[in-house]
Amino acid sequence: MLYSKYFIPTLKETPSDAEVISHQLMLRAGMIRKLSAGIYNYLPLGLRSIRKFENIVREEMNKADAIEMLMPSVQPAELWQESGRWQFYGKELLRFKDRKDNEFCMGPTHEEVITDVVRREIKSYRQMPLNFYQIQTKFRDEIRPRFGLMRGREFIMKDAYSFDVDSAAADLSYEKMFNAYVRIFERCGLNFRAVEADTGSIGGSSSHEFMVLADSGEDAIVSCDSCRYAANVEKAEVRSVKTSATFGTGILEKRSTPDKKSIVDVASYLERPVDSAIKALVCSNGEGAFVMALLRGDHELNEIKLKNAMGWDDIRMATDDEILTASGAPVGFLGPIGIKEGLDVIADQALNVMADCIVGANETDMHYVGANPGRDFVITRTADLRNVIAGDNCPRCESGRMEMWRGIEVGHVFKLGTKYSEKLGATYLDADGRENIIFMGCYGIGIGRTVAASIEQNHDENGIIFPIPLAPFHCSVVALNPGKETGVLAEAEEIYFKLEKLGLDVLFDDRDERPGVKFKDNDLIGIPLRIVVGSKGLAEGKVELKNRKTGEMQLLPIDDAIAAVKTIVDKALAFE
RNA sequence: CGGGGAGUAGCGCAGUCUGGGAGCGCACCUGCCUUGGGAGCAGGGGGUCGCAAGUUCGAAUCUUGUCUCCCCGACCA
Repeated sequence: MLYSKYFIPTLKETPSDAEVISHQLMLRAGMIRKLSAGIYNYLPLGLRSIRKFENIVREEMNKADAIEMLMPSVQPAELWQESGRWQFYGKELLRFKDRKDNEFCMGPTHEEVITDVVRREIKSYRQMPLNFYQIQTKFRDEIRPRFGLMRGREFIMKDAYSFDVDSAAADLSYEKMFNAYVRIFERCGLNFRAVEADTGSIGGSSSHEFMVLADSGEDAIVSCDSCRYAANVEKAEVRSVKTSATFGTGILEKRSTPDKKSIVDVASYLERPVDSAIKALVCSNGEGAFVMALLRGDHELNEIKLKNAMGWDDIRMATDDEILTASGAPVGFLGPIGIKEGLDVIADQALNVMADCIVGANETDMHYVGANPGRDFVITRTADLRNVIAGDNCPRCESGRMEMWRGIEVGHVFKLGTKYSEKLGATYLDADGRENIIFMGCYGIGIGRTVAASIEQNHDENGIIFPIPLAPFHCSVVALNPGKETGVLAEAEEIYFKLEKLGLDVLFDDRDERPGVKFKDNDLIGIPLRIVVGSKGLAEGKVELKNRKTGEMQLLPIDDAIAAVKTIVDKALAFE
């Protein structure tokens, strides 16, 4: 590609509305431009990277026996009403009507559509296992789109759907996809973790998220430093705590704690450690049900765990008014002793071994000390309710400790079971001629988000440092002063042709610009390898090869430089 | 949806408090000059000051309404 005939509108200054580094750099490098909130144009350079990643995904999906197809982005409401998600999905689903007043939506995902295809076409156990995938533009009307391609409303996604005769067969399909995902992200040279995850609104029995590690990531994840256990903090289990056999010996005593509402303030005022205090929180399912959750003072409530423990569809913190009505106590001094009848008390398992604790006394400016669970108050139920914190013991192995990371969710695999096939009536006949429900799995990869995540993980103060498999071009050839030094331009062009002939993607910077401008642009757009052709080097038959990532620079004879580029690229692309 | 901030040239911003000339840097165009890390000089083009109504002799500036965007939160494969 000739730079002078291509289109790479780079920016010197950072647009003010870009917050994270990948968003800033993608704008500056001329990869994307915003059209509207969460909606972007993919400019030529950005599209090249996206296509590179799509093709890696495509290769690995094909290798894993998934079959490519393409579904519509506009979907009829009837299908969503059948699955029940027309109601459930909420405002994130962009709905509209056609000229005949029929209702449609922009597809945020395609479980309904693919299940409709399968229920029409698949009749026999002989036709499975089956896995369809597509790479397609989705639309989700996010409450708050942000971070450029990281959380857009319109975005490109690879989604795959597996269909199996039973749960065991579905597990195999799931494993196949899981392994394909590992290969995909390894091939891109990304630092990532596969973690256990909550299934959220998609539903199903279990799932893993693929997280690219980055400080700017929106998700907190934990992993064991000893075994393979890793999970999203939303889901991460805390090692179970056995109940201690004896109570504490403290005497229950009411103390005045004027204006001390936070756990930290109360504990320090009473001169006791924070981890001897119990915090009480009231949550609601939004439909009139309330529960009081008890946690050790230094622990944090995991709302998803509480929601799942209660079997609720939704959860939120109760408002001050609701707390007063439900518990009869003022916020800041809540406790389980003498709580209003009918309000269930669920405790985190950490309370199993707590003794002589501080608890709220349910009246303004008062707390108890010396309180003991079981002796001084009743706990309806105990469960794992708190967020894992760094340094916790691993729930799976004996010696491991938990480490915390931040991650960008680039892929998610779900075991769906029969949730959709049952609602939409996707069935098959088994060998005995009996009708059975098909078992499904679904598997997503955010294409644009992965490219953004790779930039988040690979950049420096000069710009992007693309891993070779995702780079829009493998290599650039920069001709210095092509306007004057015609010999330079001709020689550079020769090198460019030779590299292209070797099957490499080459950007030939033939622009009549000053060298500094070219170097800055080449660095900014992240081309991994750069050959500089100048008259001085050429006098000795040499050119300069620079590695964007390492900064390493070598003066080499022309053919050696070409061979070196070929070797480096081949090595980076090889995977087995 | 709650809280905060911002809309002035393609980008980054000043001007708004205290009403009267629409400006600066970068980018762009022309010429000269320069050529190994975003050069220099000279000249030039480009903006209904988000939109609408109001106050005023006069509004980027004051008032009201409205739209959009960004940040924090809630929410979310």
